Amino acid sequence: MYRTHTCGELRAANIGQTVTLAGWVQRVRKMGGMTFVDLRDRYGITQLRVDDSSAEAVRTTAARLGREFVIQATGVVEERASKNAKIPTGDIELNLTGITVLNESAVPPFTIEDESDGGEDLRARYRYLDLRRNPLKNALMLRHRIAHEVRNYLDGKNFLEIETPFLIKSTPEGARDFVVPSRMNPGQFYALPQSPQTFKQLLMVAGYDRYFQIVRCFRDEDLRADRQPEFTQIDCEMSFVEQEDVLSLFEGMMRHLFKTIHNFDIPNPMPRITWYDAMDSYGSDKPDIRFGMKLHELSALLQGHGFSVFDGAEYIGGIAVPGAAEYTRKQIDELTEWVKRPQVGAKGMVYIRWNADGSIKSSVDKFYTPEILQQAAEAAGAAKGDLVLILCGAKRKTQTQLGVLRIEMGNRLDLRKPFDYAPLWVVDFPLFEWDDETQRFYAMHHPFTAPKPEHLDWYYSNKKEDLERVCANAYDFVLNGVELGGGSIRIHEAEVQKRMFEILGISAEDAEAKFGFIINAFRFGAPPHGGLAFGFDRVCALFGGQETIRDYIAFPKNNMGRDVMLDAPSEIDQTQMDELCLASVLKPE
RNA sequence: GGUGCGGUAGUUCAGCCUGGUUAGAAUGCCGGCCUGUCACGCCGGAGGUCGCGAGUUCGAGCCUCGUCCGCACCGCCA
Repeated sequence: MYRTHTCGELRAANIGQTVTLAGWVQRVRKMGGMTFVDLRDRYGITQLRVDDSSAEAVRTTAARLGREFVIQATGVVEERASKNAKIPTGDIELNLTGITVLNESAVPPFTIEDESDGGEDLRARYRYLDLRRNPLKNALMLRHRIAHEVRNYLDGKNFLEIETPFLIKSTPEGARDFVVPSRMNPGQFYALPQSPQTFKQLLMVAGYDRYFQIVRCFRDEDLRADRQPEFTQIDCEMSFVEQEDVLSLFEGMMRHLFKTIHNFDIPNPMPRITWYDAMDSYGSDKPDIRFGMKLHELSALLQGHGFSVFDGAEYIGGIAVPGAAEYTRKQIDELTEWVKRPQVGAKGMVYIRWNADGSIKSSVDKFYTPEILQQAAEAAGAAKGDLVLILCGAKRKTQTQLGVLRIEMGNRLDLRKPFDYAPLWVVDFPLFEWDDETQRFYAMHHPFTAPKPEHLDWYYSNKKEDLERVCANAYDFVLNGVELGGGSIRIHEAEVQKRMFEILGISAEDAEAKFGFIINAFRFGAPPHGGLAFGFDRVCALFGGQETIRDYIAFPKNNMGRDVMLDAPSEIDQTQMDELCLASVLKPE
């Protein structure tokens, strides 16, 4: 037996017992005649003591210990002469009677401590060492607890966890697929799933009316701090449900998670906002509603006064920044430059400063009377002492820019606290998005999303403006400005599905080739159904108060999609290439 | 595909703007001292292709260009 206890469990109650621990040497403190060793495992740290009264063999072994050696230590639990209140085991220590080095360790390239001295790249290359550190250990423990609670909740609601295949068929819409060559079918390729979307719908056809899966998904797109090429979703689907059923059940799941993980009560019922209202009020389809500073349209007030930039604009909107009237001209100029960067893309910015003494100063004083400017400031939701920032241009584009500016001001004013949670549903999404460049419609959610029944006339219309206003029973779960999940009521009738492919410009032959299996399945009694999927990594990160998901994944990829520990991807042998009937066209230099 | 920031002891960084003797600090590592430490303390020591390549210059860690790598963001992510 390697150990009788873990390094995190011994307490004063164990004093007098002879125990054996095993773990890693965190640190050795040699005091001359006395040596302390901090022994670490997953559960905590226990102090070991060796002194002049210890056996000769114990003293010589203790003297040669280095960081991260793996040892087994036997001794008597004793009360410490000086206790350490900082750790749970701080009242006791082990007076060693035996010590065995199970394995030595090379000097680690960075310190295995909460505040490591290692840079990101280095820690990534030695991920297994980084994972020994508390911050990552706690992140993975949190991930486990959340997954466990998800399963608890859904199991209690009669959901079945069913696995779906990873080697599937490439689909035309959506993100770029990862592709896997088939040896037995030369020249042909599997694709890795971007989500189990079609499979979960087929499970509904098969009668498994409540399905879920915590499942890996793959997208061959560029990475971000919150985006990995392989990521995990909580994927769910239900039959015989309307939007309301799905929303309330998964609102319940999030409520359960907040309660069990953080003992936090989210609003009941959770706020809902339509996509149109979200765009008009927050300039985003994933609004952060922890703070105000809403967008207000000022077109009616500010047009027709001779300021040509405003008069020619489709939309003028402003946000009121609380207490910012004291901003200096230099600060406002800096903000103006900030919104003009390509990442935001505004042409310029107008401000109205409503000073605490009631006076008004703006960058467009020569076009407007102070009365009009004050009306505009009031319309933007400002009070005395506030600063109104105004952008103009095409409606949705300008709202998006104001939305980005709003988030930036929220950050600057420190209004976005990580452990303050404001979840909401965004509902009633448009079904389609027109793309000017390719001159065609794209599915805003995905091509299996059903149009709202009351919009079916528009759905079957051939006019662009009709199709543009078709809404879907689609919904996003948004938390603190992050889209954590989304879903929809699906199409369950072959005719409606065919029309969808037609609108998306997918020919009948193409639809048959790519999606024939699902169109065919719908001929055999598909129930009405709908569902959603949550980004599990993001859920974990948000519960952990972080924006980057990398720490919540045991072995993540770097910015370039590489695993720097494995050094993958890599070239493969010519024999492997031959077996797969692949030839390299690009000569790697 | 694009933009920004970064790359200097094992590690994290300073030095670069304003080029000039032997490139510093902290930490880690090695050795010595130390019986109540827990970020122990004290003394000593070793440790550098300044990412790589070209250019400018009498002279480049420092200036210029290219390139590779890392991070963040834009595009992209139904």
